[in-house]
Amino acid sequence: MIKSNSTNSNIQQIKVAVDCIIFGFNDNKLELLLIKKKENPEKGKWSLIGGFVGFDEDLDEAANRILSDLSGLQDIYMEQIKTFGKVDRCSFDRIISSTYSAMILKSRYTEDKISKYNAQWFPITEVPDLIFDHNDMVDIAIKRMRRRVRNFPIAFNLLPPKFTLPQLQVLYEGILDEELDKRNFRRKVAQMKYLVRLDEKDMSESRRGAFLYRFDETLFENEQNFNL
Amino acid sequence: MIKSNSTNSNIQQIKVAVDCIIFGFNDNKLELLLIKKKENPEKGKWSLIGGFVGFDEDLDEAANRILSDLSGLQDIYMEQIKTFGKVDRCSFDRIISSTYSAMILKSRYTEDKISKYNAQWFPITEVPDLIFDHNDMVDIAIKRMRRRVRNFPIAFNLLPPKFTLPQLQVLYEGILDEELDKRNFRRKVAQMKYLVRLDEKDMSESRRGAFLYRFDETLFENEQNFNL
DNA sequence: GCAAAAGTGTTGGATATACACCCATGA
DNA sequence: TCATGGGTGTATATCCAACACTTTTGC
Repeated sequence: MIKSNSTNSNIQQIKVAVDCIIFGFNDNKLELLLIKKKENPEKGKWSLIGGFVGFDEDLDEAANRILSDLSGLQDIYMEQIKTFGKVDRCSFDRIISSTYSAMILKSRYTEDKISKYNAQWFPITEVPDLIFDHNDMVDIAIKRMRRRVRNFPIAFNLLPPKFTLPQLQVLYEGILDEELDKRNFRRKVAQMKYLVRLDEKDMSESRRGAFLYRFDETLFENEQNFNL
Repeated sequence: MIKSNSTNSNIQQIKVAVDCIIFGFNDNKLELLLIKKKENPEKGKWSLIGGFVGFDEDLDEAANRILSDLSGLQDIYMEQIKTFGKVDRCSFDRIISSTYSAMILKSRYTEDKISKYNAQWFPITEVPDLIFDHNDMVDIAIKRMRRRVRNFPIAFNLLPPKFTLPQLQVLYEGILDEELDKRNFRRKVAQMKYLVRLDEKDMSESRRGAFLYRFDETLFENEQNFNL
């Protein structure tokens, strides 16, 4: 609802920002992309990847632009997590920030972007002290991402179009940081009819070879059951 | 992350608002509190209860202030739902809006506030066309609230401190808009050790009387299992 | 004694978990 | 032939849904 804004003579305006929590999957573990601030305020501290929302830019667009600018990645499944709006969350200015989260494959991240922005990956078990309330943001995003990755097929972006079940399982074990029983895992996968087995094997990981699967978008429309 | 804002000479600023989605329980059904806009823009249309966030006000505080201003209710369990930030969500200004949702007992809502603000309750099955993207906000909030009410004890605010199981069941049936099996319902309740039966009956609804229960906060800390 | 609401158990199906061996292949 | 990773089935416990009758009491 919009109040009459004729009396809107506030000189001090709240600024609107976005912070991106980018998880990178690497070496069977999750890492978090951070940048080191080159300038004041908070020079030298680590920070999430963020920026202000443009006046002519959707909030979602802003998140995608920032992700894209810093990683070169596009069409990544990205999701709004929560908006942080405490007055004192940032000591020198009034900024509310909406957090967005994405998971990417670290190996797809172009190295030149990293150096350009002074960015660095950290294992999520070793996140340093971050500016403002960014540590809170990360904690919430991790919990939420782990919950969602069990109930929605959001991790398939991290695999090639054709993937094997061992690949899929390793991915999930890495994301969730827990071991999964192979047979139970495969039984669940078998119930998802939109994961279709091809008549083709990946021979690169074993002598026997593992069947390749693909995620069928159309079949998924019909029956969206997913839980791992 | 905060970019250097030395070049921050934007004259056009994004405004930050909050919209409250207030569900009222009445006559065993959920209703939604809306207000009719007395002024342009969108004069005469129905709208959620909302307003701008003060410069010196936490986002959460703003939501509570607005709820409190319009309902007199305080200490209501309120939860951030999502932030809406499309450029064109409001045709005449650039406003992002965080939605917050609460459930209250309609009977506790003071009538004078309603008339003062031109507010009115609508059954959630008969929500009229609202301004901007407010219908989307409502749809998302209803889904989320129903999901959460099953997994967290957020509905106990709607009951007196001492309540009977028939009361609790009627409440849940109303919120979820589905009938629940009495025996299954009571078995689940029995597992929640923090719902403690008192040696006291409510005789107002039946000749036999129904045992009163209370929600024990301390016991809930230990064992938070909840699902109905 | 009867109307009206409160209260109570059991069964069958589905789902989740735990667990160990054979298979196919290239070297 | 053997080392390596891929693949398979069963038994148990747990959870969930469906279902109908007895109890208490004021009138």
